[in-house]
Amino acid sequence: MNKKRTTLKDIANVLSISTAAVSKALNDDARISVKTKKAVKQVAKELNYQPNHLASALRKGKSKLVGVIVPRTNSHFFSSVVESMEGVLNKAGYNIIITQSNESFEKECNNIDTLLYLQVDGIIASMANETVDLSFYEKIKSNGIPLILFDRGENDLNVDYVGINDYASSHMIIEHLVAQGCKRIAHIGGYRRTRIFNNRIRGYIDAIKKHDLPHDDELLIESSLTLEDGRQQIKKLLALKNRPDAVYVASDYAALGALQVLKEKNIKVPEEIKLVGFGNEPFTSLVTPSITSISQHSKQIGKLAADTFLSYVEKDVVEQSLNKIILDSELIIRDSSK
Amino acid sequence: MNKKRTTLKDIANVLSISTAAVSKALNDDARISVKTKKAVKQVAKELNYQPNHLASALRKGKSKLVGVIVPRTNSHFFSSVVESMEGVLNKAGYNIIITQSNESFEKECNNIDTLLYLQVDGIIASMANETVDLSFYEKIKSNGIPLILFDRGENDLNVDYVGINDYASSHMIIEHLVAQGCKRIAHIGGYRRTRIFNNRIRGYIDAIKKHDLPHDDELLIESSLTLEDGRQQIKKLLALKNRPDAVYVASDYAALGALQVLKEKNIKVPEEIKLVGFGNEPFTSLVTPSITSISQHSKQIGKLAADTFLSYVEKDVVEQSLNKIILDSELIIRDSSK
DNA sequence: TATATTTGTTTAATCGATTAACCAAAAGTA
DNA sequence: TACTTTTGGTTAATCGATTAAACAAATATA
Repeated sequence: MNKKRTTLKDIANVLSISTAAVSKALNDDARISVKTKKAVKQVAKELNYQPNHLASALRKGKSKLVGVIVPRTNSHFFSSVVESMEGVLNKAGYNIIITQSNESFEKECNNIDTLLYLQVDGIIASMANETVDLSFYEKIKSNGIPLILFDRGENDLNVDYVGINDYASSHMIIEHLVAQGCKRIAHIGGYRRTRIFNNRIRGYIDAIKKHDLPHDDELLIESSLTLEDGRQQIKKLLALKNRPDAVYVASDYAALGALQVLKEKNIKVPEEIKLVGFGNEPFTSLVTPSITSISQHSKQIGKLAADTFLSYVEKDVVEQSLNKIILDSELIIRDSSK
Repeated sequence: MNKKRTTLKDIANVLSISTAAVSKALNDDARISVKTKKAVKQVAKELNYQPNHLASALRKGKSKLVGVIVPRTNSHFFSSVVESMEGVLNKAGYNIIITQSNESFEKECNNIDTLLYLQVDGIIASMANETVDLSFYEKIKSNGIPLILFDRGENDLNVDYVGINDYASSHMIIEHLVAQGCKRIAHIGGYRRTRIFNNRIRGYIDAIKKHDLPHDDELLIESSLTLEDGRQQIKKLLALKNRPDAVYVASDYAALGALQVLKEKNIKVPEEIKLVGFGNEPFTSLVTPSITSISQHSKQIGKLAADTFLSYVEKDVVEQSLNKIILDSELIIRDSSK
C-alpha cells in the first residue's frame, strides 16, 4: 500500500532539480533541455506519477470538467446524446459529470448547485419537465460559465441551443397520417411552457388546418407524457363521442402507454386507430405493433452540443454570437400507422 | 457578469477579520463567537459566497466525489442502482461521477484512470463483460481508495461486493419451469469468467440435475447476452433435432432478441416454448407476450453499495472486514412462461 | 575583449481553504 | 493582587501544480 501519491517534489528530489523544472518538463516547455525532459519523464514513470488534478485545476482556474444535466439517463435518447458528447469532450481533455433531474425542478436546482460547487468549466443541460423558474440557469450565466441547452430548451433564456425541428416534425407526422387516410387526428402533447412541446403543438395545429381537418379542442391534450399519463389520456380520447382515427403522441413513452390501453380494449392498431410516437426509442420497434416515431439524431445533437461548448473555451472569445442549431428530424414509419 | 467569485478573503475584508476566522465561522468552529459567526454568514450570503471546492479538496485531501462505473446507463437496472446510490451519497455530502464502459475493457480502464485523476474518494463499479484483466482494479486498491463492486463482480478480487443470489435465482427459474411441465430446458447464459454468469450457469446445471432432466451440452450456451446475440443463439437452439421446450436466458435483452426470432418464426410462446429472462427490465412487461424475469432489487443494491462505501470513509477504520452482501431475488412470472 | 543574446533553470508567488501553533484580552480562581 | 484558564481570535504554513520574474552560464555578436 503506497500511502502517499508521488508529487512533483518527489521527482524533483530524485533528480536534484526544482519542482518548477519538473512541471515544465512534463508540460514540454520549450525552455527545458531535452536531456532533463527525458530524465524527468523517466523518473515520473518509475514513481508512477499521477498529476494532482485538484492542485492543477485550482491553480489554472479550470477544472476540465463539464457538467451534464439530463431528465434521466435511462432513456435511449438521453443516454445516446450523453455518450456522443462524452466522446467529443474526452478527446478534448474534458471529463463529464452526469447528473439526472428525474424531471424534478428541485433536483435540477440541486444539480446546478453541485456542478457549480465542483467548479465545472461548463454545463450542458436538458431541462426537466417541471422547470419554469429559470433563475438557477441565470445563476450559471452570471457565474460566467458557458451554458448549452439541448432538446428541452427555453426561448426566454438567451443561451446556445441544439435540438431538432419540432414544428416541422409535427408537419411530417400529420402529412404521413393524412396520406394514410386519417381524417380526425388527435394530439397528446407536452406542456406548452416547454419550448419543444409548444413547437410540436403549433406544428400539429398548423398542419391540421392546412389540410382542413377538424381541430376540436378535445383532440388536443397537454400532459406530462409519462407512460402512465399516456394511458390516462388515451382513455379520455376513447371516451369521446367522436373518436379520433389517429393519435400523435409527443413522446414514445406516453405512446407506449396509449398502445397498452388500446390493446387491452381490443382496439386494432393501426386498423381502427393509427398511432405515432416521438423519439424513436428502441422499444418502439420491439412492441407489437411496432410504433411509428420521429428519430432525433441523438448522436449528432450530443456532438454539436459538445462542439459548441468547446468553441467557448478553446478560443477565448469574449462575445460570441449565440448558436441555435436546429437539426432536421426523420420519420420512421412502422406498423402502428400503416 | 460578476467576473470573480467571492472568496473567504472578500468576506474577511468586509468584516476586517482574518480569513481563518471566516473559515472557522462558516464551519461552526467552537472557538468563534456567535456574534462573529452571524456576521460572517450574513456577509457570505450577501456576497453569494460559494466555497471553492477545489481548494478545500486539495487542502483536506478529500474530494467528496465518488466515481461510479457501469457498463451502460441506459439499462433500467443500472440507472436505478445509480439513482438510489446517488440519493444515499448526496445525503452524506458526496457527489458522484458516473462513467460508462459500454462493456469495453479499454473504456473501463480509461474510466478508472479518469476517476483516479479526479481524486475521487472511492469507486463503486460493475465490471464490463469484456473485463478479465484485473490490474486496473488492483491499481485502485493500491492507491488506497475504497472499491466496491456490485452485480458484475469477481471472486479473485478481494473487495466488497453487493449482488443478488444468482445461483438460487437459477434454481427458482428451473423450479418454476418444471412446475409448468417443461422437460427440456435450455440456458443461454453469459460467459463463465464473470462471476454472476458462472453462478447462474452452476445454478442451472444443479437444478436440472436435481430434477433428473437432460443436461446435454447443446442446451447450454455461453454468449455476450446482447439483444442481437439472443437472436443468434435462439436460432441455434431451434436448429437442434431435439428442440428445448423452455429457454432460460441470463439477460432480458438477449431474451428479447430470442422472443423476436420466435415470433418471426411463428413459434408460439409460451405454448411451444416457454421463455424466461433475467433482470426485470421494464420492457419485459411491455412486450407481447410479457416476459417472465428475475427482479434484482436494484434500489437496495445501490443503497447497500453506497452504505458500504460510507462505512469506509465515515469512521476511519483501518482494517475492516470485507463485506460480501448477497440479496435474495424475486421471480416475476409473466405470460412467456405460463 | 566587451557586450548582447540565448539557454536552462531556480526562486518565489499564487490559486483558496484549512489548521496547527500562537497570542492577547477577558474572566475565573486562590 | 497574582496567577490560571477560557474565549476569540490571528499568523503562518500547507495542500501540489503552475508561472512570472529573476538569474547564472553558455554562446553569439560587435
